Amino acid sequence: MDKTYDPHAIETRHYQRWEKQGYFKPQGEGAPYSIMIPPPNVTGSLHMGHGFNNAIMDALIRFHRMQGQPSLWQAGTDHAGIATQMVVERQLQAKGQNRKELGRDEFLKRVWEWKEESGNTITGQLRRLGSSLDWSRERFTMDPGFSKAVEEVFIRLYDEGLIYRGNRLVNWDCKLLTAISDLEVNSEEELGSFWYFRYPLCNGATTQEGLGYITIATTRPETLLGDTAVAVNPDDERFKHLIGQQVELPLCNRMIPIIADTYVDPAFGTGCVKITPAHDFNDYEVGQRHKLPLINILTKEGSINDNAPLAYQGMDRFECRKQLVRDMDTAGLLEKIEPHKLKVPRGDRSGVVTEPFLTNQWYVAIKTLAEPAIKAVEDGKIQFVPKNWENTYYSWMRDIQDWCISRQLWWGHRIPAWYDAEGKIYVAASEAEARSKYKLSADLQLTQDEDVLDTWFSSALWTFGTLGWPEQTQELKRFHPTDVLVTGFDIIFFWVARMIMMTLKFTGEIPFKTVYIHGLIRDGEGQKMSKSKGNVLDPIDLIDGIDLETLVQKRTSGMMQPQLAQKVEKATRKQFPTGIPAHGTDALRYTYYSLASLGRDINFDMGRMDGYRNFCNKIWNAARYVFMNTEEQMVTKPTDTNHYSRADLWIQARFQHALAKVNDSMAQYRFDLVSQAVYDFFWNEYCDWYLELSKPVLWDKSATAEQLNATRYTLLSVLEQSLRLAHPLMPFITEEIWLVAAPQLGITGDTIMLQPYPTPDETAINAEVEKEIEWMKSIILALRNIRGELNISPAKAIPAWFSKGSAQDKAQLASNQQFLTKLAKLESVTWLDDPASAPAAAMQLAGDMEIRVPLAGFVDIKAEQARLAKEIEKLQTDITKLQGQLGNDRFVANAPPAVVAKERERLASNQAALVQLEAQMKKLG
RNA sequence: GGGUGAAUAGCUCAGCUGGUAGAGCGUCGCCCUUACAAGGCGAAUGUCGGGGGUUCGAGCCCCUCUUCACCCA
Repeated sequence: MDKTYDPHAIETRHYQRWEKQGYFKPQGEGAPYSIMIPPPNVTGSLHMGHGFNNAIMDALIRFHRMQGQPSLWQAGTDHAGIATQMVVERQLQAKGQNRKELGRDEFLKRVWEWKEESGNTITGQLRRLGSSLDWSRERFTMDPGFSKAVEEVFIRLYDEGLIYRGNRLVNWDCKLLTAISDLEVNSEEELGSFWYFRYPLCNGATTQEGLGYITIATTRPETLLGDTAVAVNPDDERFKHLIGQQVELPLCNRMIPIIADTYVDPAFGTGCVKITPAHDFNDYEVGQRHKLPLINILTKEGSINDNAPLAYQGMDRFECRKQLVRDMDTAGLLEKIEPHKLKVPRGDRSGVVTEPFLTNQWYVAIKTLAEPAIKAVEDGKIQFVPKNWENTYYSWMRDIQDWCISRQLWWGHRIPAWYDAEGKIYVAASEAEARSKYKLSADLQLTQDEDVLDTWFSSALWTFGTLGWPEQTQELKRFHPTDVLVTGFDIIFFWVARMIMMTLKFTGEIPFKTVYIHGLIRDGEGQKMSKSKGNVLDPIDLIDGIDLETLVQKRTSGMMQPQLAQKVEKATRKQFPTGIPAHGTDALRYTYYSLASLGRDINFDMGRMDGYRNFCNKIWNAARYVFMNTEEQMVTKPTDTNHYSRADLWIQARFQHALAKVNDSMAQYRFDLVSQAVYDFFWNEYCDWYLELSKPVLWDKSATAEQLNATRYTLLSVLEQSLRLAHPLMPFITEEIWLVAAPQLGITGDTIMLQPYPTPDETAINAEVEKEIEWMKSIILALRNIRGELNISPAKAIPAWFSKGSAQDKAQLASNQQFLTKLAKLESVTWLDDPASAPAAAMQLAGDMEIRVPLAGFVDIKAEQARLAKEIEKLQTDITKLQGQLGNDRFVANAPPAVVAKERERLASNQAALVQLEAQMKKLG
């Protein structure tokens, strides 16, 4: 093995080999285990969220694969309708072209080309993460088979009346020129205005105050052009007498009625509300109730159309807003303007303000599908981890609205519907099928619907569509339902809920048994990572490292708001003065796991990643130490357990505890606890103690061949087991070392990833040995404390005197002498029957036993006095506290006897210790 | 307005059914001790957001307030 750990050198090599050998394919018999990857955008690139998400899935799949289960991790990508189309349109724009010019077929050709060109980026990046996805079965939401499933679902839902075409208000994106679903609209609070406009009353009507007008307040003045009524609350005494009267709609030369509707909140604004049924969801409802006309005043692009007065036609909606306010002001009808905070709806892709817009769209009647989906979770067939997300799911599902699934895009699954000249609808897989299905004459002219389906419509079929449905394939039988879905909370509605509904509907099965919901990956300060904040970390950069200039370049190029570039550059240079060093995939993954506690967002901490890179280095060097001591030797499993040292038995026992903790935490999806358990065991027990304890044995000239072999075997076999224990978390380093370790133990196999996961071994648990080694550690710790506090050089061997201990202490002292001598660097070990005879010394206690290091020639007495004083003070406060507690009768009466006894014991031992230390203090004084 | 989550060491986070507060990073000493200076050894560091309550005992349970984040209307 190389002397230094170089992650880059080993990672790509192993991954290629694994993939080439087909190790990622499900193999073996037994209970299958499966996970479907949340398909990333095919033309996208990997961000920290993907990194985290896939790290979790890879750990699960590797864990179960090693348990011997045929495990499928389905690979695939999503065509991501809007996102991808936008990218290609932007490319065209850069060349001065647009998609309309190109035409549909040519445009789609360009998108496919772009997909071919960039589609490998993200799959390549997933490979860099070590993701053991079955690439041989990779799917794409627009590949022919999957498209077949989409078609089938659409047709069946239509035939059942669960998909219908409706003319109603939708959220319209004026930039992308498509309808989008409620979920794709984000409403953020923004600072706007409340404009108060006067609408003159007709026919001489007046308000209670005798005014000839009423005042309405609006946040969207331009919609005035489409007003068809003014509404008041029927119980509002101020306006009761005006109901049924007319007002003149300013600037439009139209009369509109004053109507009564309980939708109006008398306490809000002026109590009079303008009603624009064609451009507001609430007004639409009011309009329906009162049979008001709908006047659409906007074009698809969001400018004013010919239904408005000539003066405004062709104006952009925001331009119109300004002009209209000016005109109202000129007309003396602008009463006042107030600043107002309001929620502004924006398209999540385009970022522009969406408009409620009256169009014909396709909808899924979702309520019927929702009911069984709710029940599946209620009945516990599907479980969310953590459980509280179930409430989020319920609250949305119980109030679910019909789903608008048509998009006015070109990139996506084209809707399998044809129209004749009269607009009659024929739904079938192809025009030919439509003709035969509906028995249409051959000369009837049919045209296909221009629209495509919402991307999420196809994603909803992911778990079964990838397995070959509608064919009843072997894979479908074997791997469906899947075991767990790993995803972020942000797509519970978009994806998780819809998958549950569609899968139940079409397979009669749940899509997955468990939904593991994780939080968002934020930066170290808890800020969302975003290009405009300039705090985005690229997982690949964390793996490979990146120099400062390249990082700055990357973060400041292509910004939406270039004026922020300077700020971003400054912050980047401050945070990473020397760039980001390479950490390797295993360290990155380990960081993800360590932060993966449930139910909260993850603040990605670079410091932790450094720590786990160091951990990898530690593993590497520990392995080197083991191999140095085993490579030239024949190591065999000892035939007699008596050949093992106490330390050998101890580490074997400790491994069992670590394994139990790992299995337990794994079952609860607590990857943070898994990583902690592995880290603690390997570093704090195996490296810090066991490797050191192996040295006195291996270096002991008088050790027998059997003893040497037993310790070498333990070094190797615990290392080998630890590698298997850690492999699901850190696939690369464990593979690299395992390939060296395994042959020495006579284990055959080309890869650790197909080896069995360690299984619990009751016989290795050994409470007696664990207690003894704990005892020994406490003595070493006491001696090291003296050494450290008194500044005795680590190079200096010191004599140690022991006294006042039990017979067992004395015996264990003798049997562990070689360990103590090495780890505490002792020059000699002496048992004093009469401690009073001891000369001035530093003293520590281990239980009752006194441990002394003579002061002469080592340190000044003052340092030892200070150290003692500190110890004594600590004991005294502890004793006072305990005395208070034990002096409380109610504590003694009510607390469990075991607790009381424990506290009594503590008090007694603290008191005894205090006496001993005070005596020592006096002696030094 | 409704809902969820969070507040623990300088920073990022653990803390299981209530029983002497932990880790990593950072900090301060001492060490290149033949696996590892990306290391070893030792040390310091917290009225567990505030206030009440229940209990023999509260970081944990109950009430209340404050701040932050997110979701929904």
